Amino acid sequence: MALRLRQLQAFEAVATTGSVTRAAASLSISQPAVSRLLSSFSDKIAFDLFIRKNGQLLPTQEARLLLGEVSRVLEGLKNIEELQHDLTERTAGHLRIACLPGFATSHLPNVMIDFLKTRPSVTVTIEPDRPERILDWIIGQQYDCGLTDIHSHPATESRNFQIRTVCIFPKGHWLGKKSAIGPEDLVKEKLIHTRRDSPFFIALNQAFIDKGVKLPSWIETRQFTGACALVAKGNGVSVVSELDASQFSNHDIEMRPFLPHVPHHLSVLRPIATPPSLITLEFIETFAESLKPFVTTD
Amino acid sequence: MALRLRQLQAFEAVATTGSVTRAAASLSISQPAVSRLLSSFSDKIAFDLFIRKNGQLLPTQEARLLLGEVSRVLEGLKNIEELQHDLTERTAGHLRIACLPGFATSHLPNVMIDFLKTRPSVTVTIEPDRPERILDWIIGQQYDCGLTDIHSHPATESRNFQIRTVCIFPKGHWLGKKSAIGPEDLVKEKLIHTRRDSPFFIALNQAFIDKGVKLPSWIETRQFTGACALVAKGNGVSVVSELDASQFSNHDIEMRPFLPHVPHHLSVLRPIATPPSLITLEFIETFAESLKPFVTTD
DNA sequence: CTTTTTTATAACATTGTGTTATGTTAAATT
DNA sequence: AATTTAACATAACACAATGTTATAAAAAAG
Repeated sequence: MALRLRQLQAFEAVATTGSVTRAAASLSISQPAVSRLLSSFSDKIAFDLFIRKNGQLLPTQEARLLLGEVSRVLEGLKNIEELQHDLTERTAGHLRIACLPGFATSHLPNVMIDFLKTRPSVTVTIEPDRPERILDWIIGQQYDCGLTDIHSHPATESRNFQIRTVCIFPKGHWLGKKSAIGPEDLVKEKLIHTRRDSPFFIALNQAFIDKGVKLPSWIETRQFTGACALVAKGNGVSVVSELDASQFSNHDIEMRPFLPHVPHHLSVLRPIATPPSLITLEFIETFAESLKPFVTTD
Repeated sequence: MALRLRQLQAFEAVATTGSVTRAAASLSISQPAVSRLLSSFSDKIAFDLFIRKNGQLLPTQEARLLLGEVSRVLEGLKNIEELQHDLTERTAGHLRIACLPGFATSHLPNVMIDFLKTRPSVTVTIEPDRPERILDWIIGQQYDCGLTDIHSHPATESRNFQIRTVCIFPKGHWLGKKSAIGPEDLVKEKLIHTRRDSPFFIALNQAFIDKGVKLPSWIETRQFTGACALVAKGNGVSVVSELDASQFSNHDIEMRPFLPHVPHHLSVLRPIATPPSLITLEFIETFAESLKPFVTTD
């Protein structure tokens, strides 16, 4: 006959309340039920658990020794119930997110704050890194999801988004007079852009080539946020995702649509080898929702 | 519906074995039993526990989070079973012993070592103190048992012993020629003895008075062990319990029976207010057994 | 010594936990 | 592609655990 949970609970209740009747009340069951649980527990172990002492049930020394262990187990059980509740309410869990450095400082924090507001027990790890390493991390299942440039890999499931891009320039710049900006408008400007080997630069450069003008390269930066910061300082113009541009809208920059449209592709990746946790799925959903205002269907 | 222990066990077994069938085998129950335990557990919580992955059941991230807690609880449960077993086998528990300082350094350690050898989980507190305080401690239930001079008190249950006493003297002393020693043999000696108000001194003194000789008082010491040590240093003789004398038998002392016999009374006390733990009773029994070679039935 | 409170026991209903038999589904084999 | 096989789920049942109420016994209180 194995140890029964109920017996332990009854034992603890009697020990703490000092009476079978009160123990029954604290467990919200009838007194005979506790009486029998206790006696069956007492049968199993070979020593007495309690002695009567002026109307109180006092645990014997052996019982006191057991009590410590028993309480610890019951405490752990309560923890399980709490955790299980948190898990079903999707308020607990841990999210490990790998992302491009640009996200870590602009859009992601805003999304995260809203996401965590309704999930007080959720903890998050955000690791910014280069796109290649993010892919590696996702494949290696080091992270639950990755926010990165467009990628596709058999070991990952990706959800892709096309983000609208805009031309940004310092407040008061002559480009402000135009309602939309094209490559030919920028030939005399100093253009801040991403790395020449990045997919977005290649696509943007193609737009200039298509118009028969040369892309006026000035500064090369890894991230859109870097470009935004430089533009805000008052020098040069850039074409960046509207997502990043909007983060800087309260700074000294203005934005106009860039035509032809050169969308910025980004992906939310997750490992395909292990099933995603609900919290991960929920986060991806939340994140996708947050991108909606910036997504183009071109 | 509360968490059931069996469900947790099934959950852990499935998680560790990666299959319902193997889990059933590890729990020594049928496969359908595990199947139902798992599904009932799955019903209770609102998320999936496992997903099939090339023939293996992989825990979801939520399940992995739960698993840690669950294992800890089951581990604790195993501890309880072990402890309970140890307690029923009297190999666990805690003993608080108050004793005269003499015991703490001579006889008691030897008894204790043997006692603990077969009871690996038993812990012991030994507190040496004066007889009066030992009685107080026992009455106040600060200790499980006390080893002290003869006492009787309504709040204690005492087990009394009469210990044989012997005359001890330095090796090579002329008393060694005699096979037994009486008061009249000691009139020219320097006697080391216990306090004048101690019951043993009073009884010993009476033996001298009965023979019409004066007790040759030299040094007064609180304990027999102190007397033994002094005699071993080469000066004086003493009449001490054979128990203490035998502890010094490897030193430079010799012993002879002292006649008339003046037994040393000692008691093992325990509080009567609380029931003794089984380990306490066992210890008292063991201790009584250890005294047998030294007990007289006079 | 009675009265009251507390605990134990009895009889029974419900639920949990085990069984075997059998159906389903997915992978492996022919 | 059809068949076999292995793993799992489901069904039907037995029995033990756990709850109930009613009532007796024992302790504590007056």
